[in-house]
Amino acid sequence: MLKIYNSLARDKQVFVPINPGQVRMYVCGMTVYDDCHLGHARMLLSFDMVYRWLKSSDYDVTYVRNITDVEDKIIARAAENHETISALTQRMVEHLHRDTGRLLMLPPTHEPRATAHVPGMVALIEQLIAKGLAYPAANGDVYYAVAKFPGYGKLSGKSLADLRAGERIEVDPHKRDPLDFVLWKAAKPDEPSWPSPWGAGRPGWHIECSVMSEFHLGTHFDIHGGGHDLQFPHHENEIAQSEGAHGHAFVNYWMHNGFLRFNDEKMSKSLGNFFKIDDVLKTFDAEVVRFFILRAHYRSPLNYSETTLADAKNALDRLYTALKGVAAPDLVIDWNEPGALRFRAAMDDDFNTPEAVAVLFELASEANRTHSAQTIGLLKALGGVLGLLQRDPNVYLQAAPAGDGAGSLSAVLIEERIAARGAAKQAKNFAEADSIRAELLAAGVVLEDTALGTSWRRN
RNA sequence: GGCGGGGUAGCAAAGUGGUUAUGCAGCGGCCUGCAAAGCCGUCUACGUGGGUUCGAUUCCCGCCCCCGCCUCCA
Repeated sequence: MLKIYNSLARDKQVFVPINPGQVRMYVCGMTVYDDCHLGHARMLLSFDMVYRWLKSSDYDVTYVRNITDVEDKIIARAAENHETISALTQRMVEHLHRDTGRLLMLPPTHEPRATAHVPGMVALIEQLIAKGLAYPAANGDVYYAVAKFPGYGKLSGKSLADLRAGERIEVDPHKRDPLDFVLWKAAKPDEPSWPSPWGAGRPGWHIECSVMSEFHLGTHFDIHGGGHDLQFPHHENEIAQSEGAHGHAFVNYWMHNGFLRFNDEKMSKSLGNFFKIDDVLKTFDAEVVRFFILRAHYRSPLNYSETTLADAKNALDRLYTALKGVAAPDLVIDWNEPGALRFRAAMDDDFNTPEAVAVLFELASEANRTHSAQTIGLLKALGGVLGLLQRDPNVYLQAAPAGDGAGSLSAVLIEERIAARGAAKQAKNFAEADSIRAELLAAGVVLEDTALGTSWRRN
């Protein structure tokens, strides 16, 4: 029985899908004006993990993750780069797919782009105006009248009074209430625009998610996810738009992942303390990065550093080393088997991946003790549920260092040196054998003498 | 100021009213020509002051510290 921490209820709740056996899930994806950083990776990986677990739990899952391809920052960046908006967004979408692919994420069922749904947004705004929840202003903008929507603040636990007290922005004179947010922005020169009943313009940010989720999932669906920073105002505004327009519940379970931090601060563009996925992958194996993120709980803060990532690498090495002993049979997981049972209980408890990973380590210990093909098969299969441990162990352990691998010894050369060392050992010339081993170690290659001969891995 | 999330052993990170989390690192042993890997054993814990309780890291209250949202942000 799956329990999910629902931000709306501020509590773990038993997950009951609207339609039995079926889950409809929407996640706020990327605004494509720059490469993804590790904080984005955490969000993307968290919901990839959720998607995988729901599928493993035999749900028929429709997973929608949008792409925001029209927005202030995109316009500004394109101008800065002296390129067209579509050239910029197309390139960034390619980078997004490159990065998610490397991090072993499954593609979402649908990946709608905002620019393809503008007419739907115009239609939704018209509905909101008709219901008296939105109003066009003299400047050509259209605003949402926050005070007209009774439930405003229910997701983020804020009241209108609190929000007004915390007011930090200068009031736009076109807004009736300072808290009103923009649904439609009047066109400015040299900016992309679409026709609308209020004149040429472009959509505000929040409206796209209400429209794209409805397009693919309907007006009432199961799970909506995103980074914690989207809880307010973005998700609050989505609720106001969708529930305001349709008059019924929008989303049953709201999920928010915790931040990735660097030096105990949120990693973000505005703070400038971010590491791009592409750059991190020049130093660390992508599966190590995936494992690093999955071994923390998705809602907890997670600190990134060279040390914590290196730690994750050593830990993943142990798992793959356990897999190396015996060929893992491909097996169908028997969820009544004790290890699988514990794994499932952990995942069903609000996706407790640290606990699930602990089960993996216990299986690894058991496999090291017993060399049971069954245990090794289970370890690999459960790892697969998290998108881990699917490579051939030797391919993982002997992989050239992440990045271009420049300066690393080739496998052929390593094998030659191992043969030379073997000959020296035969001749009881241990000084020579040890010197070859030391030479390889200095090049990042560790030798392991086993009953079956000498094997090697990179450290 | 309002709202929310945290402070767990050297580091990372789960969890629990009483019984080993887990990983990395350390120490001792086994194995090994010596190592590595593995196995066995082992040392460091629950921010702080009270309260409830037979018993609290785990529940309640106060305090300290950190982080986030309240403005674009995953």
